[in-house]
Amino acid sequence: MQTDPDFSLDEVDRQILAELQQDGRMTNVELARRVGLSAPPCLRRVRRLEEEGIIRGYHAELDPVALGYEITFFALVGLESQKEAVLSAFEGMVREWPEVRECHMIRGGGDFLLRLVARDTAHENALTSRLTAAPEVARVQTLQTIRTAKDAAGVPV
Amino acid sequence: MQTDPDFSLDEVDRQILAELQQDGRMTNVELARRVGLSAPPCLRRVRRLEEEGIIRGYHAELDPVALGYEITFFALVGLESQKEAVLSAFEGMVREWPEVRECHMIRGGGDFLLRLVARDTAHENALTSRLTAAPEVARVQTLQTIRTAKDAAGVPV
DNA sequence: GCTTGGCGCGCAATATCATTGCTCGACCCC
DNA sequence: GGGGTCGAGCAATGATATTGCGCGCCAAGC
Repeated sequence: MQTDPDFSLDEVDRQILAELQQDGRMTNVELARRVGLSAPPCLRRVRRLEEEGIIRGYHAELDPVALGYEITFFALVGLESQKEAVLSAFEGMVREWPEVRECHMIRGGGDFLLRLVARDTAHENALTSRLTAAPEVARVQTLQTIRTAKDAAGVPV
Repeated sequence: MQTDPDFSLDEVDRQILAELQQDGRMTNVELARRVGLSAPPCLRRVRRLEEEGIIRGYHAELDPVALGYEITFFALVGLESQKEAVLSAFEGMVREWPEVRECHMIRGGGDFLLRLVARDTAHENALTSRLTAAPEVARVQTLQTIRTAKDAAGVPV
């Protein structure tokens, strides 16, 4: 039961998670040094955390601007129906759009919060239009990000 | 000029970025194999991408539920003022709250979109109350996440 | 109280990987 | 053509990951 709230995570495990959340490419030797263990048991703990699904993966964090994405914005999308088929169809559609990075259903259905990236304002407008024009979409409210004060990945450990 | 849109990123660089965004702990040997290079030039490219800030870091992705955070939600917060001092004060405050994982200013000031985590609904309510009670906060609208159809980190490569 | 297991650590050995210096070929500008 | 630059590959070295094994610690049973 990998989603069992903690209970089996001791202090060392939490420290390992905190370190790897902060720097996922740290060598096992360095990680072991920081948590006060020798390398082998440290690696075994990391493997266990991976196998239990507590560590889901490792990702490089890239600079969006360097890759040509100047704009990050959010969109609140309201659908005309709360029928499951409609909701799934919408989710399936945005799943295929590479510019849509996150799609969360909110308030019990019929509404979605999306996070998107765009190369420029023209691209952003095009994406908004595409959303508005999509079947069953009733409302689109875009939330342009002006500045980001905090962007911590993951969860506090 | 690390934020210069691409131009200096060739096809191999992009492939490296895509692979590392997907699996940030891949060994350099494996990465080199996938992009069709030998290990040394591959490593040199990765180092260059790191030094130029195109790769900002590496992070483990953790299961929030396993760490005791059952709930992820968003909050739209409106302030009573758009004065820079007020905006900064609000940002400084939420920066200190571990449960606030992201804080984006939207629509030119006075409004913020936050992403938060909470252990349970009681915790969530407490956080919402704390937000509402904070100085200069005029409105708080919470957007409860019912289900997440897509949660891709980073940007398309 | 001693024995018996289970559990998790550290040690040591080996395979794998990261990292450096060097050489070579391709391309460009003269 | 003749430097010059750039980036790749090779080879050698140092670090790291990974495995097997033995030991000590704690807890349950006799």
